[in-house]
Amino acid sequence: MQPNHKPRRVRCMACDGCRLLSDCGECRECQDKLPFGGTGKRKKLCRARICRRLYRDREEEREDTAGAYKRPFALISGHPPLFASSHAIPGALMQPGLFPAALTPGSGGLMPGPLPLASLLPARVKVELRGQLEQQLLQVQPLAGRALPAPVRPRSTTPLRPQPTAPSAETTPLRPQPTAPSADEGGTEPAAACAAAASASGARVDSEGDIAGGDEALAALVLTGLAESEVLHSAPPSPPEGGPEEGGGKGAAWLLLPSHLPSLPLSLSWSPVAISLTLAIALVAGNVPGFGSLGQAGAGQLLAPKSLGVGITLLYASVLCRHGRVQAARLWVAGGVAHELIVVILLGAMRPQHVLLARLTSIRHSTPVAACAFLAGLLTGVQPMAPSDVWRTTVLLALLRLAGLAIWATRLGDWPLAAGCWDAEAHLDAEVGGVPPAGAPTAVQVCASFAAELYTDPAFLFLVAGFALLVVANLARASPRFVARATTMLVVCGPTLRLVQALVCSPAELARDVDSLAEGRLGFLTVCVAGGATFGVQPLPTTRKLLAAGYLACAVACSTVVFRIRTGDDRMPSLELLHGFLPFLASFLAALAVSGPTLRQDDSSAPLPLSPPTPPLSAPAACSAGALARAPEVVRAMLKEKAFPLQRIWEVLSWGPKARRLWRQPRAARRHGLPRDALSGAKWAGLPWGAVHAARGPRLVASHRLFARLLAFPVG
DNA sequence: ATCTGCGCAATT
DNA sequence: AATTGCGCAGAT
Repeated sequence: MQPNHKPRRVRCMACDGCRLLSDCGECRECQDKLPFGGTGKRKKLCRARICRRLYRDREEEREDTAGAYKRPFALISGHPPLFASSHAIPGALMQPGLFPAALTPGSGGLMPGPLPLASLLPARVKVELRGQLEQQLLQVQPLAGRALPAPVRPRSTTPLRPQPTAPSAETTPLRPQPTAPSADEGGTEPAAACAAAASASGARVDSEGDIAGGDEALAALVLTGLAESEVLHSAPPSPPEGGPEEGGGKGAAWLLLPSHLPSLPLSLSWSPVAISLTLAIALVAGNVPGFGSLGQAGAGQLLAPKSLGVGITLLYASVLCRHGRVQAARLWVAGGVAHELIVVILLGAMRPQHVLLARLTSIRHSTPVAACAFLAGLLTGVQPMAPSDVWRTTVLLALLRLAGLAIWATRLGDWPLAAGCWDAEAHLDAEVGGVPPAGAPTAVQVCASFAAELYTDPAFLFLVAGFALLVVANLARASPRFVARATTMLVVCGPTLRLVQALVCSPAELARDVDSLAEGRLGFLTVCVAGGATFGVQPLPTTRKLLAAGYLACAVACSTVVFRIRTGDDRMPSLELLHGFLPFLASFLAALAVSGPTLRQDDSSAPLPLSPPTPPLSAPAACSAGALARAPEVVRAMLKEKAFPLQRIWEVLSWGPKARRLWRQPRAARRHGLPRDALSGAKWAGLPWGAVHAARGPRLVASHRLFARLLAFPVG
């Protein structure tokens, strides 16, 4: 043997394992050590303290030498399965957590054959068993090409086809264990399930023409194509019977998308921009080798993990493209209703049970997802809608969700599962400010962990509080400018806080953060896209928005690099960029490009069922003439030309004369006095809101002036 | 000088 | 394929 065959590598000293100070004393290596009464023959490091980075590097080396493709998406969602085949979780590392009877090693022996849906086990046990089962199921499915630690015993009689024998899921669901992250691998599947769900749903929408229309249908179509090519290749024999345009089996996404781009109607001319932008981002970033572990080969799997994100981005972008700010709000709601109809009800009726289970688990087992759903609900509240619309929508969504819930529960034969629909309840809760529905244990768990997340994560807390403030402001008919500036402040301060957090928190905390982020990346992505779209349509000077976005880019890049360095976890850059910043940027640019001319809130073209929102009572000018005068002619010109606005954006960025004029216009509008037409909403006269806000008006104006002065924004 | 534990060979 | 044993580099 050559002593210097290879340089001996050193530990990273930054990962969870390296940061652990003491041996666990329980693993096999520890038991062999002399201090623990062993013989000292093994001479191995405590399993809990194995360096993550060393381990990961070794994995990749092996894969490289074997000539196999890189593991598609598992690495981004979880560490290598260090302890996948044993239960050697050091007791010292077992966090007490919020799930007292979580998946302890002992419960592995209970692993049943078929799903004990109708068994007499207590609900909690059932839920746990199901969680284990699903995790294993999810582990086996996507990575079928790779050797996985858990052996697979195929089972043909049950709906669950792959049936591993050795339980390898030992983490508590909501709190990823630093040492035993193998369960994170399941995280990639929710994406698949969701994508499949969306695929089925998209097809449905398209065929039924339910929320018919160009862009939505297109987005659904794209979703369909993307999802077809993906993910549940081991998918059960009941396919979603693809949309009208079934590209033809695997890799359909590739064929579907380009072939549809040229045939788009002219009115959708902005959609290709959004589509190509988003796709390019996802594809390029996803395939750059140095971009973390996202690099993958094979067209079949190329888009799978990102299909949902792409679809969401497309949906928002296209919605915002065709319609302006107000219409976007209504369409947002319509999208929520459609989501309930399709994903919950149709999906619940169509998809095989194990897919339902997977989806359910993905919701229930990840705090961040629930939290982000909460944020999405808040975002809905931010939309400029009339209070009655908010309430009506809330009731409608609740009824729909109840129906879907009944379907799911019937098909799964288990009512406790209904608690998995907690995300929507959080959504509704955020909208109406009601109390969480009682009686659902998992809901309570999710709620508790959500609160814990709030407690431990200042940036998250800040964002939630900010969005809550925005909801209140919107429902209180505050000036759109107030909302806009508050949104800007969120956009600016959120990343800053996160950067500070990345600098001051301990690496262990950061690692936990990365884990939870990876687990809830879909929700994270949703919120980022929604936030980008919301911010993009705010009635602010384009320069301000671009500056804020630029600052966000810098802050995100910095914090990402800091995360990467301090945790030694190379998932971080790709996570943050692919699921955070780039979707934000895509939807932000799309919204920015089209939002200008529609600021006047023209009610003449209101084909949607929801009633038009009231103009803000407290600051009339901001809504009508001010906004009209402020409507950026730059953007208007862009729309007229139907060209990609890069040039215009550059012009604005470089402080051209147009931008400067645009900057001054609000002040000019104020000099010329405020028009009174904004209060003409006689249809709102009968509402208590009218009196309330008429009385509250001056104070709101004063407060938002103060706010604007603080932010050095032009005051209208 | 002593201890730890990486990397690889040997063994099961 | 997984486990065990151990030389020796590097840390203390």
